[in-house]
Amino acid sequence: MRHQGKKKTDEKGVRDRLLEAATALFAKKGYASTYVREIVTRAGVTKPALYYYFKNKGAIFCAILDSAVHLEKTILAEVLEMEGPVLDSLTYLYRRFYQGVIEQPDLARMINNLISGAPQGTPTYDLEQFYDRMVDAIKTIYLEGVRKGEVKEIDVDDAAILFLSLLDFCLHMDLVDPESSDLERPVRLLRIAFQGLAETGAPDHRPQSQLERS
Amino acid sequence: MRHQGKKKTDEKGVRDRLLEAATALFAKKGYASTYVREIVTRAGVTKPALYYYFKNKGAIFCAILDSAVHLEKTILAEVLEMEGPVLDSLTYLYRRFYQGVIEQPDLARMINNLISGAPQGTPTYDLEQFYDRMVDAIKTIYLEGVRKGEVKEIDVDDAAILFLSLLDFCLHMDLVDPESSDLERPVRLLRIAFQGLAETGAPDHRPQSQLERS
DNA sequence: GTCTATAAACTGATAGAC
DNA sequence: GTCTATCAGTTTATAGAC
Repeated sequence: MRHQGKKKTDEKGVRDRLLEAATALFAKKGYASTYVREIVTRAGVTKPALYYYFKNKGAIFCAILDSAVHLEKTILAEVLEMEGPVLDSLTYLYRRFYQGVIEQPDLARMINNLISGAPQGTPTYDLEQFYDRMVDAIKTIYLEGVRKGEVKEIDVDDAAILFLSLLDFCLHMDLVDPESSDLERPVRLLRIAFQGLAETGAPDHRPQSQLERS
Repeated sequence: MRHQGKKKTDEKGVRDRLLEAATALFAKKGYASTYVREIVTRAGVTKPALYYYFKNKGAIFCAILDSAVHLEKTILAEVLEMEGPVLDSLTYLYRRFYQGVIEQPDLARMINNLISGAPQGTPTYDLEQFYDRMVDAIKTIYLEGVRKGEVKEIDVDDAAILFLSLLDFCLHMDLVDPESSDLERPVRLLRIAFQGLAETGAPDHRPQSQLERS
């Protein structure tokens, strides 16, 4: 039973307005603190309209997440098609996600809050898949780089977590404080991680102080 | 009006039991989805007992965060007193926070959820101070390392964000999945960031291909 | 200090008219 | 398809007995 796209006198569609309103409110206040009344008010409709398009509050929540899953899959497929150096692929991955955040900030904020925050009475939804897909994609990219001799052959899980932590934290910073947004920050950090922070290229100063150089 | 420590027949103190119960529930379900009834049930008391010790639900929330602020300040002061290489200080910082997470997992989870997640009807509380204090401490440590010629003189904000993102992400992973906890992961990632990922010690392959070496 | 009982307000969801 | 009106279930918080 699909109800959209078949009507005559619809400017934008009540269903889409409901999804937009719910996304913005879930992103801003969280699931539990967003009341159905607020959603319908923001969408400019009344309560039964929501229950006409969605079974309940949880269904609209899941519908939003489904669209996010679709978006992530699209971006990752796009990135994995790329050929070229690891640094280029990862840079493109960063930029592409930043673009998604700019285009749909509320959706990005909502996902970010859900992955990082506490489950607050939300319907059960496999959120870990967002993380898993990202890790898998990054691992694939990194392993290709190892094969081509571009990057060190370290534990690929460590490498993936390193990259993902940079992207995740930068995205989070942007969502918390969009004013001081810095789209190039993740790319800079990525380059720093590639080149290393230590002043010398020599083995690091081990905390355990095994005096290998004495 | 302090009510604790003056009574005779108290094993552990009702107030402390309430704080413990509230912390665990806020951490697990978030603020909005944790009901006063659940808190008092878990603490083994009744509702008016909570309202005797705390003005309202928000007051117990703030009391918990105040204790977290105190804990963070203690840890950071301890770390900043250290002398020695940057890598050692940062490693100690990581280990010290991990120790805090192990000793008070519920508190750690609650803070993490609050900083990362959506505000869900919580009382207004300056959460950014947690982040700011960490960044300041890391910047201090890094600048000292620059002065001593241990680390590269990159933008100190970038450096701080890099370190903080690693710690934050690892802590988050541990909180999400304590089973596969890996206490040495942040230390490994830290060392990787110091040494760099690129296979050669030479300048990286810039995507912009500014051929500086030609 | 801690309880029982209850007030007062708000929530998600629905019935039925149009 | 969209509205008005309303229900049943919960919530925070308090009054008053012990």
